[in-house]
Amino acid sequence: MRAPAHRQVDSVFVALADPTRRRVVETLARGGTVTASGLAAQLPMTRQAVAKHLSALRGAELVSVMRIGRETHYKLRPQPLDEAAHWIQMVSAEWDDRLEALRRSLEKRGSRPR
Amino acid sequence: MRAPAHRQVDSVFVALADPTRRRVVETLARGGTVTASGLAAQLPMTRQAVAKHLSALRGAELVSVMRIGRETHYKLRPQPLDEAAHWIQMVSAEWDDRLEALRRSLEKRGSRPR
DNA sequence: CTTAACTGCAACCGGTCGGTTGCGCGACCT
DNA sequence: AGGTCGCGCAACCGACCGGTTGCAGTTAAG
Repeated sequence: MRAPAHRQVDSVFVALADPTRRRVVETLARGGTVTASGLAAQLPMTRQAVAKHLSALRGAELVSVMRIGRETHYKLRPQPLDEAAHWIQMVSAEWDDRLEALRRSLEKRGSRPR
Repeated sequence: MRAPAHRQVDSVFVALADPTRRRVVETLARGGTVTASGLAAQLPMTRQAVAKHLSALRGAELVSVMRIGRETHYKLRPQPLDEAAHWIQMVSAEWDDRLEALRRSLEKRGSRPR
């Protein structure tokens, strides 16, 4: 069912690796939708540059596209974010388990009276 | 205070954007420490390539370095992972708040009779 | 002491990335 | 109708990235 999770987490992390893209995601999380031209007016770059970033976010399925007349509106689609968070949570959990096991083994050892 | 969180989250996401680096982090979460040569023996690349990746992880402060004799051991340092997870959680939370506000406004409107 | 193991540093190479410019097309407005 | 607004596509450019090779330095082992 959701076997291709690993393929997806890669594109998500790659998408989030760019500060501009993260800023767009932050904006999208607060507001509703955004167009390439509208964003470019607020950012120090060209409309096409923004369009490329939005295309990358779309590639990671982090945004959904909705064309209205001659405007293309982008909306946040936060599900892939959860997958990235899930990866981090998995790694952290394994680390914590490891620490816990170490702590228990030390405790056992310490309780053994020489 | 932890003001420089924004500067740090960038290097963390950049570090996690590479699949090899994520794989190393996963390994490090399970095991204890790792050396560049030891990792290179398990990966389809040169020792120096692995060393570069480890250096990148070190730049993101995702690993701590400990030199023992002629070997350099790398250990996971999961704190920056929490910062990345925190960023995602923040974005998701704002999105959820937005949805909740929309839901409430719709409900209010719908509950108003006539 | 000589040799082998493990490392770091620097140079180099092809490919991708972020950004720009330029063009053409559809949609909206008088 | 004609003009212009927003968009997508393609080409181009400099910079960075992932990877390699080669070399020099330090530590362990013979």
